[in-house]
Amino acid sequence: MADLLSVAKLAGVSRATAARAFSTPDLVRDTTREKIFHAAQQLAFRPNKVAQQLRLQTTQMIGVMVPSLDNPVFAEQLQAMEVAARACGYSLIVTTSEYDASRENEIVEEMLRQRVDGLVLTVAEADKSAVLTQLHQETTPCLLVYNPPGNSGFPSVGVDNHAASEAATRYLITLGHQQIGMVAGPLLQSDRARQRYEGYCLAMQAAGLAPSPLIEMPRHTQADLKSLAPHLHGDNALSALICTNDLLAISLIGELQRAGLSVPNDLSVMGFDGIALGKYVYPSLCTVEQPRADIGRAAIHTMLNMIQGERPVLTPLPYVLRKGESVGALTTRKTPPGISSRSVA
Amino acid sequence: MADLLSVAKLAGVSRATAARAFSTPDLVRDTTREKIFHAAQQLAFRPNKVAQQLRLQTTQMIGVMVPSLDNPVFAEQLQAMEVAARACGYSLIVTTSEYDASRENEIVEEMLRQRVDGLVLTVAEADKSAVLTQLHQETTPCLLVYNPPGNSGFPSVGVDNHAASEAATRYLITLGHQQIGMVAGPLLQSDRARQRYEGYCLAMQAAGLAPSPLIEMPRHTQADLKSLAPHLHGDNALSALICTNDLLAISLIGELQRAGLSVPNDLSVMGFDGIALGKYVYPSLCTVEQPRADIGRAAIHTMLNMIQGERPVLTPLPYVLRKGESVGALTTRKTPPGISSRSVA
DNA sequence: TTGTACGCGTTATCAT
DNA sequence: ATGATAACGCGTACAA
Repeated sequence: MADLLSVAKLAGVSRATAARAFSTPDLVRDTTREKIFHAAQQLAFRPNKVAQQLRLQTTQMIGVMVPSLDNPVFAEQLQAMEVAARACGYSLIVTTSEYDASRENEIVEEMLRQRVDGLVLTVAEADKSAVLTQLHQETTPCLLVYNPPGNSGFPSVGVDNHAASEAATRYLITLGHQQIGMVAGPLLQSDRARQRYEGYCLAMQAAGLAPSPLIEMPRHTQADLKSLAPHLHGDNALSALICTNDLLAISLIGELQRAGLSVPNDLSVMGFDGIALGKYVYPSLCTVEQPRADIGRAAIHTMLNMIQGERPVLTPLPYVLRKGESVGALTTRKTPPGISSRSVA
Repeated sequence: MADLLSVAKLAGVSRATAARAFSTPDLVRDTTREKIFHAAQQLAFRPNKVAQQLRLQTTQMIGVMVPSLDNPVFAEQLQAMEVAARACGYSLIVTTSEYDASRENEIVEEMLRQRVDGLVLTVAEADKSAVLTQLHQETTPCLLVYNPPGNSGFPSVGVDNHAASEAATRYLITLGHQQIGMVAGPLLQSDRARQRYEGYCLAMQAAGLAPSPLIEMPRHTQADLKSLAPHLHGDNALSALICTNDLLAISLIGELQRAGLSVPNDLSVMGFDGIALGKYVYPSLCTVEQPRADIGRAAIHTMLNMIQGERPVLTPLPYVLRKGESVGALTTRKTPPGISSRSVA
């Protein structure tokens, strides 16, 4: 591919003049600039960003790491980040960690070698992340997304999971529910999920209710009725559930309906995240909506500020309690049909 | 950040030797190599990829452009691409075009300046894409994803939309449906959507049935009952629908249920794409599943071959007709309740 | 206004 | 086995 030197030669000027025609056009006479542009066009010249990056010691690239793109939460956030970054002249290097610590390490190392101007990461657990502690040695600015700003020492953009979860729980209590459970993926995998459980417990206790132990699903984004069935009958049968993410909630609602139960008549189900699709399913998903696009944009703009050397000042973004058909007021009801241990076996 | 020269000095060797210690370790004596590694560690040396890229004239980066990440089809494909690329030592620069032609241009130009080793694109319409015709002038290999391999002149990985749509239609016909309609976003926006409509028409005609005109929704991924209501009663009331994508289908099913209709009893609804969530909603989505992960992986591996200079040989990937609860056999029924033009107004 | 010359951090060729 | 040196393509301080 043609380089500046060949353009300069064709235009009959020195390489420096050709370079100036592009970087500082007003420093070169109109006529010669035209000559240069013309030559560039003829040779299909295209500035080499790699050389620019080396010379200017900045890549205008931001390294992004999310756990997975199979979860629309991250995909929707990334979508907003990409648009925002591009609007500011930045490109995104996108990687997925799959919640794997060793992968997280490799990815960050790779990005640092690539000399990205900044890192925007979502890690499994910010407080006990080897990557993050190691990153403190580096000068490359780093920003977390979704991870609660605990003692990781890095700024973070996201909502207050604690408060959001409390609000969700209180909402269900307001509707008369007393037997409320929380459903999560395996092992309370992420720090967000843990905070959400804590918020739930606090809200329950504040209302004089007993929090139930966490109900763990075998998979992070797919519900399984078997794990749930024991909690749906008997004296302490739950009348409402909060799921730690929307995919879990939607698939749970599907499973319940498939088992002949009605949501919300037999059981109210609430989600967490606010993915777009939740508005369109039936029953529509009642959920705590995180402003995913706002989060993505805020992450980019904050990161750009950090790159400029500013110290970020971050206040949690506002969550929205999105009402939906999957949650209803508590109604007295008999033991629901079709949910005996036999029918779900 | 420390560079090779400072490492060399600290280790008491020349820059060349230091470089060799990393690139060709066996060409340097064990003891000196140790010295060099030690020095590198002390200085927290980290190879500069930008310099390598300039020197080696290869970035090990692939430029990826998808229409949007808000649609799980692309997100799920990208997820697979990222994993596959990373496994081969490549990074991904990810961009979203939002189906905007001018954005497509800017993005591709930007990526070429970045000297990506290859481009993997999904454009709105491969046949009439300004970007693609211009790309023929370039030497950077380019591969399409999802776009049918028409006369764009570029290889493409994806399923045979035509055949897949025919198969879907035939499936409905097999179940006894005769009044089958197809629902799409506005303007038959993408070449895929058009092919799917053509496939539907062909299958209908082959069965001696009359294809219905396309039913257009105001938005690409969100259904609207008003546009549909006219087709649901009267002599030619439809008994089955095929949507051009899964999001449309899922939201349509939601709307129908909300209007008091039963899917599939009153109306069978079929999707297209096979996003993961479709399996978990109720009724589960009957759809034509594109192997999104396979497509993503195949795209990367094909691209790597193209970068090696090989000419790609591409056969369409197999689609799978995923059965689901949203489609049932035709049953005689009266005009469904609650769908009069009044009730949806 | 334009040209000369250096450096960004590597790899690779040629000597030694 | 190691060292000196020339690229890779560009931006810019300095000189003219």
